[in-house]
Amino acid sequence: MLRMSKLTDYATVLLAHMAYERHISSAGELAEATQLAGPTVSKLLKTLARAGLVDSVRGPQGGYALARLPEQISAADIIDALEGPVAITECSAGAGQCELESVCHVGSAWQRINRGIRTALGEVSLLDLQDRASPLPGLDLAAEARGATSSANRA
Amino acid sequence: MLRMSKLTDYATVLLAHMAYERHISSAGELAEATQLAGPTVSKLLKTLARAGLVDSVRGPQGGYALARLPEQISAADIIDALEGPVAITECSAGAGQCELESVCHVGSAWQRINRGIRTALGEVSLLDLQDRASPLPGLDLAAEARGATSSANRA
DNA sequence: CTGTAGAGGACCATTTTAGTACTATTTAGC
DNA sequence: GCTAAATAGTACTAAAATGGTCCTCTACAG
Repeated sequence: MLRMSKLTDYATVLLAHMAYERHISSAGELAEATQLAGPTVSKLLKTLARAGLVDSVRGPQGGYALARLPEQISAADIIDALEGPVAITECSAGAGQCELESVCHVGSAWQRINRGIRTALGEVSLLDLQDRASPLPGLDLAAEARGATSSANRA
Repeated sequence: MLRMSKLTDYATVLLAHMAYERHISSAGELAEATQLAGPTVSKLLKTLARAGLVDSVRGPQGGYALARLPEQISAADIIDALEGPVAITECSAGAGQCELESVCHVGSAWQRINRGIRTALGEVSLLDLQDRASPLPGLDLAAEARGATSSANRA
């Protein structure tokens, strides 16, 4: 578990396809190409357009195309567009929203883990996702999560 | 989003408390101490016991205690116990479960990201979660996610 | 034996997610 | 202008996951 929603997954498939075919395509064409249900594709593209990840053109010959170069769209962008900011726990979305704060010994660890994951996802571009041959860049979760100091007291 | 369930969050609170109080406590006492609802605490502890993260003793004076030292219980263990294996996409749980594989250009990237996150969570122990002063160890998501080679083609 | 405490399910209510449908708006082409 | 192709926006429904509760059974200390 700890998973993102199916729609987010579909969105990556869509975007990866759009990165592959560089030209503008209608929602219908994209649905056809990706084998996803038409209405779902429409809905996703509208959301992605609102988030600024794709540009839309209305009217006949209209359709959608990536708003930026594939390498400038990150996995974090996609997740943000569809699910809002990454937050593995409710607390980790921000401070002070947790009524258990006084008794809870968990503290800020999740928040740091969260930031780390988020940073890692920010490092992965659509280009990395799209091209199955490309070796992922070094997801440097470490840097952000490390936060303060530390290195190893691990077993 | 991309979040773990509330129950998992509660479980960390519980376990962190158990790591703090080293002695055996009944479900009721733990509920009291953590301000979580009694039945929910019971359910969680049962699940955790089944997963082997806590030991249980029945009968009067019974209760629960950590089965291992706090530093030997990882965030990944906790998530695994409550939600099953981490898998941010359905595909990433394993290969061949995706009927879109032929048309999907996304390939294995998510799987590698997933492994990275999982490894990172495996590096964080209950001790790190419990002690709010402790600086997290370096979550080396990089190593696993990098997988093959690569280092930087990032902007 | 009796009471306390966990084990294991079954169950229900709520929320979230996925998917669909409908109406309005824009615009190319005739 | 008119028409048709396409997106924009929103509302709605169905299904699934989640969170939470309850009930019965078993183990064991006193």
